[in-house]
Amino acid sequence: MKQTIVTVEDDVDIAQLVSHSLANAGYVVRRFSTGQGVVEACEKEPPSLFLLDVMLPGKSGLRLCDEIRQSVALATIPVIFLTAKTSESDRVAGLELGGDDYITKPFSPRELIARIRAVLRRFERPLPIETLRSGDVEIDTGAMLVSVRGKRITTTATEFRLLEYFVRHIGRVFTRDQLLDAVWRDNAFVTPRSVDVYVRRLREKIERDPENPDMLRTVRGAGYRFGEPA
Amino acid sequence: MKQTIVTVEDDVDIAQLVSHSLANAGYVVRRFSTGQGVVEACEKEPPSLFLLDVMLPGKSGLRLCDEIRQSVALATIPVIFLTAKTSESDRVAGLELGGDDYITKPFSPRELIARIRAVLRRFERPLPIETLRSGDVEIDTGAMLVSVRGKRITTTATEFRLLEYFVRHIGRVFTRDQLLDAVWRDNAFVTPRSVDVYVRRLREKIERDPENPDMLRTVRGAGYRFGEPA
DNA sequence: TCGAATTTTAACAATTCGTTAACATGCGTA
DNA sequence: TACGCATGTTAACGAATTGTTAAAATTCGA
Repeated sequence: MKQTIVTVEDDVDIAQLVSHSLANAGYVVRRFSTGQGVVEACEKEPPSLFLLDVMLPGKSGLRLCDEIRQSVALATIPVIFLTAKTSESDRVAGLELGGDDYITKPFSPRELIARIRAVLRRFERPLPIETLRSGDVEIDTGAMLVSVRGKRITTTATEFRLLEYFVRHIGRVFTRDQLLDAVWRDNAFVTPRSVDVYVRRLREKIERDPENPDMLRTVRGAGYRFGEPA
Repeated sequence: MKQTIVTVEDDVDIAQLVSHSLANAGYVVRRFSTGQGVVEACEKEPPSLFLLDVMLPGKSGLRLCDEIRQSVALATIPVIFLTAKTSESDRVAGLELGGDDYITKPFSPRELIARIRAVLRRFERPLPIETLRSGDVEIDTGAMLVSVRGKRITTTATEFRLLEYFVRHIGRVFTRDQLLDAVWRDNAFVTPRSVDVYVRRLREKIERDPENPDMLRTVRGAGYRFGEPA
């Protein structure tokens, strides 16, 4: 569930302040003090946002941003620049290289967080709002409501996301790990067994006979499948 | 539906910066580098706002604004001037010719967006006066009046906007961030927790039993929802 | 039919999330 | 200037959710 933010900042004090603020706001922070190797290090696990100092020893933030935009894995990730300069030419250069916002020092932690939230929000893709139906189950993704055989049932947030995922992919078998990736927002520390538990909880809510599941089937040695095989 | 902004600016860097910022803020941008043919090109599809550089080769921004005001199709569309000059006489000249605001270079993307929003808000056609009803709640958007179960209640401005938003989107779940975006005018520095507080205040005014809300429901792990879907 | 592998299940612990009251700050107006 | 109302923040508290564990049950191949 937690989003990761990569900071590249050579000034230790500022880096400290920033990473502290971000951690406080619930973000996971990865710190770099130079632009060296940032792109390579991030390509495997892309962060949600880059926070780049414009003035960096060696490779400037602007050039780093350029590199990020060249990387297939990272090109769509938002970038915010941090800078002490306020001259117009810098602003222009920053945004032209693909920055999405610009924060000038000194800034307050509060402002920093607000700007980051605003940018992240802009980039977040809302799931389409629709009514999904499959057999006995009907899901309203906008209202977060589920009905089974015409009767409204209540689900927790995670149960809902899992069920929605299944209903959006009827007939496909998913391994526990795939489900963790898709449904759990930060799957880093969650055991695959937890999926079993959630499957069980869902069955109790949607199956006629939870002991003999009809819709949410076990595929032994592989994982789970919702609905008929494709 | 996105609003269109027409920019007329000869400096390529600035035009680039501006159009990037506007696009980021969700506006559609049409760029012109001179005043030639702007009016003609816009009459078929009037934009929501003009952003004019005062100093333009050939036809000055002031003259262009004048033309805009002569055009029946465009006369009521707001105009913001962009200029490097800061002298008072220019300001006066710009506003006298029908400009609605004035931004001096250098400016930050943020400031630009904020000013544009402010002007658009001022020009926004007054919302149609209507009576919205949902269950026990009746809202008169023209008079900013709310009745619950036939009884008039008083709300503060923010409470009203929040309630109106909920009533206009019955049955939808909104996250705190979405509500901040939609209801708080300048959400830059407001904590998502504030939404909780306003929800609580609204509940005290509209629910029979504020401790067991019936209309304005919590959706744990997601946000809030007003009313039930059909 | 035995046994290993896998899944199910219930109980438990940890953590997150929402509520709420009290407080701080701002803003307009008397 | 002082007052009152509107707005926003904070922190503690309790409750619901989430994830783990281990034992029991099931499945399937040999």
